[in-house]
Amino acid sequence: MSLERLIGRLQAVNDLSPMERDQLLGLPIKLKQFADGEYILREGDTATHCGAVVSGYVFRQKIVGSRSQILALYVPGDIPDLHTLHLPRMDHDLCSVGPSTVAFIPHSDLHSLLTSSAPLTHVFWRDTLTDGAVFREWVAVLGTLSALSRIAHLFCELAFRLEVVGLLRNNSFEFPFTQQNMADACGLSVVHVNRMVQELRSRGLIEWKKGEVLLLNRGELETLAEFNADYLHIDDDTRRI
Amino acid sequence: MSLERLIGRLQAVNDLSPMERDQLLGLPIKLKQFADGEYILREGDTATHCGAVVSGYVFRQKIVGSRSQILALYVPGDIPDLHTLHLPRMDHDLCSVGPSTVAFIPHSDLHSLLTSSAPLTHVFWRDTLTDGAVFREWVAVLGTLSALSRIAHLFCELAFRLEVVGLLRNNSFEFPFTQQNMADACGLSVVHVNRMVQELRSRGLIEWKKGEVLLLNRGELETLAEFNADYLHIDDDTRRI
DNA sequence: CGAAGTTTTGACACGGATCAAGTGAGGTGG
DNA sequence: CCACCTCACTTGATCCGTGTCAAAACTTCG
Repeated sequence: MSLERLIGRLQAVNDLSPMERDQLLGLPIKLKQFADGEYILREGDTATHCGAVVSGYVFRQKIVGSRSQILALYVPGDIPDLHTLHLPRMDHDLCSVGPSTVAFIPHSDLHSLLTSSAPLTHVFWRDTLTDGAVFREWVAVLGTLSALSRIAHLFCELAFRLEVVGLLRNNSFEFPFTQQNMADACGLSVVHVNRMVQELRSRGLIEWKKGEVLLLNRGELETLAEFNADYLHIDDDTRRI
Repeated sequence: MSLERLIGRLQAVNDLSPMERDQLLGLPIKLKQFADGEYILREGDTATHCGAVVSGYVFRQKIVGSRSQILALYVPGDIPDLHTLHLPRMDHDLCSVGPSTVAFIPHSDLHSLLTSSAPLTHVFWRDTLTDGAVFREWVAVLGTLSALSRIAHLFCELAFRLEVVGLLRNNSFEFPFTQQNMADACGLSVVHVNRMVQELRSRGLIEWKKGEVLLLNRGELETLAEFNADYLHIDDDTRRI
């Protein structure tokens, strides 16, 4: 099923009832494939659907002056545009990295589901809140960390989030991003990203070839990145409101 | 009334019914004063109330290694810890700048109000979403802008948000922050903030003395800051779900 | 096989950090 | 009411992390 990663991830922190799971599975979805670099939504668009990532990676991007800044990365199970349910006008772009599949759900169906289910409303609200927590963490990363630590942090966060949805195998994961993408995410130049990635390699912390990253020493990498997964709110007590 | 700024701000984008306004005004609140630098919540705390800022300024702060990063600023009418309704464990600090007054509402009362009112649920959900949009903007600011532009951006955003709640008079507003605070917000050193503030002064863009800032040329300041208020989602069509 | 994009390397420039010291203003106590 | 203390602001000198520019090596794909 297309939404199984989404449901698994929501269930990891939310204690969904079988009925709620069925309600989610009953949502009408339209699957769509995107090619590398293809836009899912652009700044200024008014969204009428929300899209759950089924496979591949997706990122949010904002153009500031002549530069582009990647605001956040999304993995299967995420709904990168869930916020459009209440703020339909996009203030940034949503873009695919590598090929991806997205399951679109009309706002109207989501609205009626949420109107009928207060618990699911809280589940989705909570989901947008952890999304916000990730942005806060990224503000802290860009405001305080060195280039090397920023890049390490990106790897740590991605590994952690992929692990939650079962896409991390032996600390290794698919990574279709270019060094230019990483530069845009970390607020650095490509040249410097390249040197820092080499530094991580030579310290024996990562391997990265052909779109696949392997974290060789996650503990040390997390120390270097000042990474603490609390902000992802995965281990908070599973709650039922 | 303590919540009037909050209600005014919510109303500016949400079209509250008289009943909903009364429901908000009926919430039990406990006013509390905070002194300069006093903590409202600390990282690790589990919140049991949400606090609406009644007067003064408040900021979120995260300690990363030996540095402190200010994540966001809040003005009267904001509820900086609204997210604790669903993520009660704080992953950062909440702190007063200058003296402030906060109106605390127990989570339990908010939960029962929201359970009984789907429209108000959406109003508050939406509010946390624009909060998230501000973090995204700040990611873009830190990732792409020069020191001078970052500082300009901070002034622009603050002026805009204060205007919404009627606290901007002739482009002038109270500003109890130190240059160290600005350095923590912009990811810069105090020394450099000082030089950049002087640069803004000498360009005739701002005046700043005794806790009061005056924007002399908002248009030019916004150009310099690449500031575009769309991300604050104030002018989106007023909506009723 | 050629073309285009990505990664890598080197040389150099610059924005902003750091260190250190001095100035000024508000607050307190004698 | 003045002397002092503290904290914020200011200034100058120097250093370093990262950006910029340019070109080469490698990869991928048509």
